[in-house]
Amino acid sequence: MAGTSETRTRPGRAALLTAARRTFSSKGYDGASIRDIAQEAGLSLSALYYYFPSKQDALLELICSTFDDFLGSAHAILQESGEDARSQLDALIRFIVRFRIANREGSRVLLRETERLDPERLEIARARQIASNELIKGVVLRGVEQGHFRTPYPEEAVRAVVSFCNSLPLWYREDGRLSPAQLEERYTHFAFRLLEAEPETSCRPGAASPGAVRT
Amino acid sequence: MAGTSETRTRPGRAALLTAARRTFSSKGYDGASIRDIAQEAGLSLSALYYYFPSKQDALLELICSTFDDFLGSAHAILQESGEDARSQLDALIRFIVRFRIANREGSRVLLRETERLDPERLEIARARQIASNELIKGVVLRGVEQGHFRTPYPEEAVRAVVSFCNSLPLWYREDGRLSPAQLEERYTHFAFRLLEAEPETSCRPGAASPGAVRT
Amino acid sequence: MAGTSETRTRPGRAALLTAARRTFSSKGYDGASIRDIAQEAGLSLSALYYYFPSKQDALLELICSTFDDFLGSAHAILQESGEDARSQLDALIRFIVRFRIANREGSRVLLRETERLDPERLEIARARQIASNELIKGVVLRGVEQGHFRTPYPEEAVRAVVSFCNSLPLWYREDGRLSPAQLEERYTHFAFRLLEAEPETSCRPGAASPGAVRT
Amino acid sequence: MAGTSETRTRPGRAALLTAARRTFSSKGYDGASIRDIAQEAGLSLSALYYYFPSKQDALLELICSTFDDFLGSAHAILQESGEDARSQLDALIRFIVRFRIANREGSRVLLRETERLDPERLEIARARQIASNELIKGVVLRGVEQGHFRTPYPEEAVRAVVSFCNSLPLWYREDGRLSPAQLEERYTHFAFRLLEAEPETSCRPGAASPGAVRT
DNA sequence: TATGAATGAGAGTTCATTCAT
DNA sequence: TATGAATGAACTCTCATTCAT
Repeated sequence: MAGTSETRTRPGRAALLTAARRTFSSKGYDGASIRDIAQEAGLSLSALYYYFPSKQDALLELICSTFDDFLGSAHAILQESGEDARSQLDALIRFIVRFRIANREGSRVLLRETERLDPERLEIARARQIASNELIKGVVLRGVEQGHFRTPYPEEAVRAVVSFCNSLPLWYREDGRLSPAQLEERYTHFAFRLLEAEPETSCRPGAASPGAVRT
Repeated sequence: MAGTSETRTRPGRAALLTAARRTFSSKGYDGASIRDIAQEAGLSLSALYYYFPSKQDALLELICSTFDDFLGSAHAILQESGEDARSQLDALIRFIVRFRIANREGSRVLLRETERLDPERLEIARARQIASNELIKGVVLRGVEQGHFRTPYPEEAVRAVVSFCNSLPLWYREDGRLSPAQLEERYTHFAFRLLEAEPETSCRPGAASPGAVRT
Repeated sequence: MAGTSETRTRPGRAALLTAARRTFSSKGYDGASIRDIAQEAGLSLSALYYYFPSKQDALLELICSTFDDFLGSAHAILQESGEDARSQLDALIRFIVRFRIANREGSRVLLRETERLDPERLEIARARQIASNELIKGVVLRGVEQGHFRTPYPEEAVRAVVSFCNSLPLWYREDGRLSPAQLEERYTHFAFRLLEAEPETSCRPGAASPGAVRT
Repeated sequence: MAGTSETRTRPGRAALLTAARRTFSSKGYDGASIRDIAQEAGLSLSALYYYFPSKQDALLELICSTFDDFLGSAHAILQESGEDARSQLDALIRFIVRFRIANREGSRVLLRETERLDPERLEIARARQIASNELIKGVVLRGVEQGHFRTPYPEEAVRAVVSFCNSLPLWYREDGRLSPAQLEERYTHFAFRLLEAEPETSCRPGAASPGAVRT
């Protein structure tokens, strides 16, 4: 949703964001120069300053828009997946896996370069980071309350689950051994095991939802 | 014991390595300037170039020595922990947790800045990275063969376990809620759950070994 | 006329080249810093890097453009000076003297700093150096074949003649005892003596052509 | 003479001078670093400062000792070669050719790097440079007075002769086409032609003096 | 007679950024 | 909607030099 009209009306801006995403992702924020980005976008050096006040602002925009895409879709998915924390977790993990794979570069930037924001901008991004974490934490804690997840360490378990999901953009390759759908399968499996979901109903009944990533 | 004699005989070099570790860890390789490092070490800018041919070489030394410390201790620990893959995994996870906590900054550099090495140096570090990954993979796969770990996805499970262990240096704080010993406990617990260790003997019988980190 | 449009359209670049010429000429390539050059040009340090990829490239440009000016004019002059090797040599020596005096700084750079070019760039400059040497060698050898120059050592004689012509930029001063026209006279005289031009017609009939240097 | 006892008693100093000569000759004074020289000499960086107060002083020593070798031998040769300016010139040119070939590197440094000396030291070297120039100028002017050299431009002719002799170290190679003895022959020939020595006795009667260079 | 350790100054180069057009 | 020209600050790295040993 985000950026649609913008993409149509301001192709330069979109090209720069895409270029910044790719460049920050591969070289890191500090290792990527404005020149690198402009060249990747096929624009001039000064073009970036027409669309963004500064390099920091480009990074902030990138991070926030990625967070917003993530949060928007995640909320929608949770609302569609019923009351049971197990089905919610199932849907959520599957979405995270899809998102981290489809938005690999954006996720890398978000996960590794957020701390390069200056304090003022960091605060803005941090709010979304927290919202994002609370989302999954909420689901798990509800599942624990409901008695569906029996792990004795819910807080740390959440962190562990999030950790292995977030490691996806660091190693995933399109030409790899496993398809996104297979990875969805495995990562939900791992999450349920780690949270010690109750055996009989632990595995979500339905099949994998290999649908396109919601963005 | 690595670096003992060096620390005594070449204090400048050791100070620089410590400063580089701290600075690379907090600012990233590209965000850390030689001046930052020298200042942190209390030496002049040029001192770094007396001991290291280049910034890249300082990074490589840092990464390799951290890998070597890790690998050296990990091998020793595996040899001391019997034949059973379960006790080996228990010892290994506990060691990794201790190591990632005790060598938080070195681990951050190793985990996040290795890819900043130029191709030639990257190859040198990559060899250790592979050795390190094979170590834990070996234990898990043996456990699967022995029938102790029943996960249907051993390869990906290893990655997941490694991922959540490696996330420790990203958030751990000395003034945090949990002690290293408690974290050892939780992370081994998670690992065994995720690998679906057989129930009756799954949890290692003995208590946590809160001993100092072996390095 | 080289550089006219460039001079008009890119005054910064022209100012930098002039400054580089003067600075390399007086301090040598290695003794001249980028800061020296920029200051001489009245521009900032970084301006040089807007117009030239590197200090080496500025040197290369300087050397090649001087060579090209020299070769362009020299060819034109040879074509205007008839078939007789004696009149050709006369015109050529007179031109060289004028050129070395008028382009004193460029010539100093070309003659003394070419060997500071890195191998790759050296090759580019060397091609022009060879062309330049072949030009005068051709005239002399033709004169020897025609029987006009009777030196028993034509090859070395060429080198000697070129040597004393090229020494001009090392000592010539505008406030010196001799005018460029007088120097033309003497150096052609020397060249004809050294090559042992046949007596009766040895001295070129016409008067010295004190015209401006062709460039 | 020079350096004999010194060479025996202070091998480090001699090694450094040789290394400095070679390095300054190939890279130029400003292009040669103290490290380059020390490495070439197989000594440590600081060794140079044990023997020489500074890089400038090493250059001065090199230039002066080369000048002194040259002047000492040249004076001796002039005294042995009779009263006739022609035989004196013959002997002198032959010596210069031999010296420039045998002391190729020292000559290159002397001829091209003297101007890198700071004002104070430049004065010291300049005195020898002038003495050196006066030497050959004296011979030529005497020859002109005696009526043996009939060039109408004695002053400039001297410069021309010196120029082509001094160009020797710039191109001479041991594996070249011509032997030192042959070059002696040609360069004296050129000098006599250029100075317009009287025909009948112009060529020095005796054979070439193939003796080793006097140093 | 030499060297290892260290440094301040300065090298070439790149940086993010500005501004007139 | 963009860009070419330019810059000050900072970068990595090398320099000549010093000094305790």
